[in-house]
Amino acid sequence: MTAVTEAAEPTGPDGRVLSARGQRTRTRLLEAAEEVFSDLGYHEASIVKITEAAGVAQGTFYLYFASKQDVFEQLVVDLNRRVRRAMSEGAASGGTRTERELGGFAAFFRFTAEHPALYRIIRQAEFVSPASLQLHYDRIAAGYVEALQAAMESGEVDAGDPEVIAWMLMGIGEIVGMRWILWSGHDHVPDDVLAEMSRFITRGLAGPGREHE
Amino acid sequence: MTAVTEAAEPTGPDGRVLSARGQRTRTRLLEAAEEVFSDLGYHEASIVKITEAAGVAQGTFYLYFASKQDVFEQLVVDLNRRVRRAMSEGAASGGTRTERELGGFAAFFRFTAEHPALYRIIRQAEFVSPASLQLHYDRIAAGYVEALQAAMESGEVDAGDPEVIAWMLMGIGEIVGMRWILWSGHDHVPDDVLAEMSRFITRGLAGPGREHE
Amino acid sequence: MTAVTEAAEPTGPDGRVLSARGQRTRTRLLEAAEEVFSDLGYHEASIVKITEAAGVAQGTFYLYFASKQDVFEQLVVDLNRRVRRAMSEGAASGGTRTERELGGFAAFFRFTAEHPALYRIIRQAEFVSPASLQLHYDRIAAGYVEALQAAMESGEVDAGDPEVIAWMLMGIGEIVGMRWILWSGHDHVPDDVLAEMSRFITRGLAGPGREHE
Amino acid sequence: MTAVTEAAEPTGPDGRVLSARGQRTRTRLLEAAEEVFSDLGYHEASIVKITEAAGVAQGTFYLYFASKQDVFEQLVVDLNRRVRRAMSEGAASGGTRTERELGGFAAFFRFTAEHPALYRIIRQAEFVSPASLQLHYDRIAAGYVEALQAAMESGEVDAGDPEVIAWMLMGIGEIVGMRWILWSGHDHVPDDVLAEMSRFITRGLAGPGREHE
DNA sequence: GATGAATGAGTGTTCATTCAT
DNA sequence: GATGAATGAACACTCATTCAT
Repeated sequence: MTAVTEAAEPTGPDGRVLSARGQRTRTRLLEAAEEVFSDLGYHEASIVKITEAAGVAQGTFYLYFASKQDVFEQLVVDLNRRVRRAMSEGAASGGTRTERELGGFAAFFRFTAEHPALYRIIRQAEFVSPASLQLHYDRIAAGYVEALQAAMESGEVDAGDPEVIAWMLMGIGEIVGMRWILWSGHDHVPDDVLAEMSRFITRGLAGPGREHE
Repeated sequence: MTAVTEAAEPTGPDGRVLSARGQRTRTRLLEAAEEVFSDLGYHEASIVKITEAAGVAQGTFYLYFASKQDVFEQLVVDLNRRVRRAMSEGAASGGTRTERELGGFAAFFRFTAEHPALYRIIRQAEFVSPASLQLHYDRIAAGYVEALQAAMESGEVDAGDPEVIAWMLMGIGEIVGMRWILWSGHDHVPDDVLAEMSRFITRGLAGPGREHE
Repeated sequence: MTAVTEAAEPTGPDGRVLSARGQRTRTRLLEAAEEVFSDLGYHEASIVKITEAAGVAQGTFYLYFASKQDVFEQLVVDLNRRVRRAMSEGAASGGTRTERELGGFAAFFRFTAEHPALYRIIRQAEFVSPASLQLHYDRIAAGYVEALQAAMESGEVDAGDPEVIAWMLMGIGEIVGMRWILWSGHDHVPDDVLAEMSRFITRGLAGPGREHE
Repeated sequence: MTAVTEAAEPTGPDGRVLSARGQRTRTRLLEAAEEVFSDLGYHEASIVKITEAAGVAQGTFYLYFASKQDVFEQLVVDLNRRVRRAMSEGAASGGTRTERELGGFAAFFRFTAEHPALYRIIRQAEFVSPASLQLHYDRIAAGYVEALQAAMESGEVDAGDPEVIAWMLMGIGEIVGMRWILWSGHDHVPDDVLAEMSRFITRGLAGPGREHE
């Protein structure tokens, strides 16, 4: 997982560093935004709804975010950081490659179940903030790439273009999370689906002891 | 690929069958909607922009569609039907399983390049019309399932849950199309990416002549 | 009751006399208009709804009426003629003044129950067609005035300004019809209410055998 | 005349109590609405016209009223409260029953001349807000009923159904106000009309020193 | 730091009316 | 005589954003 450095000191839209009280208000707003965006989508969400959910006045919003699009982007960055942390922690616990692989997916699915906002918000980003959309996928892909390169070097995985494989794995995770978590309303992907995924991916990546062209 | 038959006779929102002139106007509006939605997204698109693009008056729109959401849904159905037809035609030409598989993907990517609206519109459907969103994916998945079942019966593909595999293939197609067509602005996926995809999927599905657990 | 002569030959908006078929269509439209205006009020009513109720196409409407306001006015004239005929017939049957008086009111209430459109439409006329509104009341008042003058001459009713008395009687009829027919949904005014009305009016008009200032 | 107590604290549509500034704006809007509704009627009136007349922006309207219908209803309540206060004050000054009676009517006619909106708005209420319409009449009738009951107990007026009599008096007031104030454009009902009204009502109610059945 | 009243451009939708067929 | 597709002006209402307090 790459160590992308993100703004450590949260600031207001004018760049001023926030007081302790200010940080609390900002966090309340960001949490409210996650909830409202997740429930209603970007366009149905309104600043009033967000500020009401956060328990502050309308004007207060603009003390912390430059615009509606600005919260959206900060939220994407925030969710992206958290999902990547969850995935790398999930993967870290495993011993064999397969265990790590499954650990990462499982963590991703867990995060999806707990933060449906991730999906729901990202899908809107296409028109709201294309840059955020790409950044989000690029960063997750980078995590896969890094892991794949290590696995290829150690021979656990057959050589190949890690970039392409990374995106395919991400595509699989995305659609399975959508189909078996978001749509079904469950908080985890059924075991047999996970098993099928695992079998497909393991074969696809091949590795030691296998003969292939 | 299943031949799902949909409403042959296009009607107005009141259910009345359209005259020849009416059909022409409806088509102009639908094409304009595809363009405008694709360029601006659902929310930035407006009825005025659509009717201007179609060269008709605002009121005319409501002779053919009950609401903005209605065109959206009809458009999703329309694009869905066309992409499935393209995919099944692309697959039909192939001889071996691999050829058919690649043919289907290639057709999908070609359609994506020609109709970016498909992606851009579908991603908005989450909040605009969740039902349309599911319908779209379900129908495409159904096509994969059908093909997979046939391949499993003939032994070309190892037994497994065709539903899960179908969705994984769809996820791969989706994300590769997004990454290597929409974002790159190219009209086709580079050959080496296709090759990597093919290798990964072929192995993942396994089949005759392979030894596996 | 004065014999106000109204257009005998119904014509189209261009003044052309109607064929037999045309007359039938016009009548269907007028009846549809009465129903729709009565149910929805002038503004909620639309030409489409009227033509649908009449079973003709939209354009046909303008073959018989110059505008929406035009049907409205023709309808007021029509209802006014009918209610006055009903009232004078109701009054004609009575022998004594009181009987005739009650007969007229009873007929008015009956008409109200059968044609709620009368009330509902008239009340909208204030802004739609003030002239129609005045015409309606003036014509009904004229009927009362005529009857009162005759009764004054014969000594059945004390002398007084028949114009003022006519309007008061009309006001009583109006509000009682509204309160005890329209609002209650009954098809007749309860007997005790009628009795109280009768007592009040009889005294108010006074007449032979009474001493007054 | 009953002292019906209504909401003392004016609130916005969300129920929040208004600041001093807010109250001023609300009043400006309500006055503008009275004027515009009165001039143009409910349907021809538009929010733009009202806000322009009030000198505020369109959006401001919705800070104080939930909808066009909402202002309408609040205006009816407001006018109703004011006309009843005027009537009870007009009646309070009189000594004998007849004086009080005439005082009440005179006050009603004065209010009518000053606030034509009362009539013009109420007549539209039939379809805009039937509940407001009934409330308006019911409350005024209640005032008459109370006065009549007192007069009956003291023997000034013959026993009878006060409800029915109240509505008849209201009907008389309504139509006379319409005919001799609104339509004539005068600011008062001519004395001879008032005298005729008085004579008719006095007899109708009868009372001491009269012989009747 | 926080408030919330005010703004005004912008949207989806309706509907009386016209006119080529 | 009848049709119904097309028009386009008009309207109620929303909401991101500003700013005086």
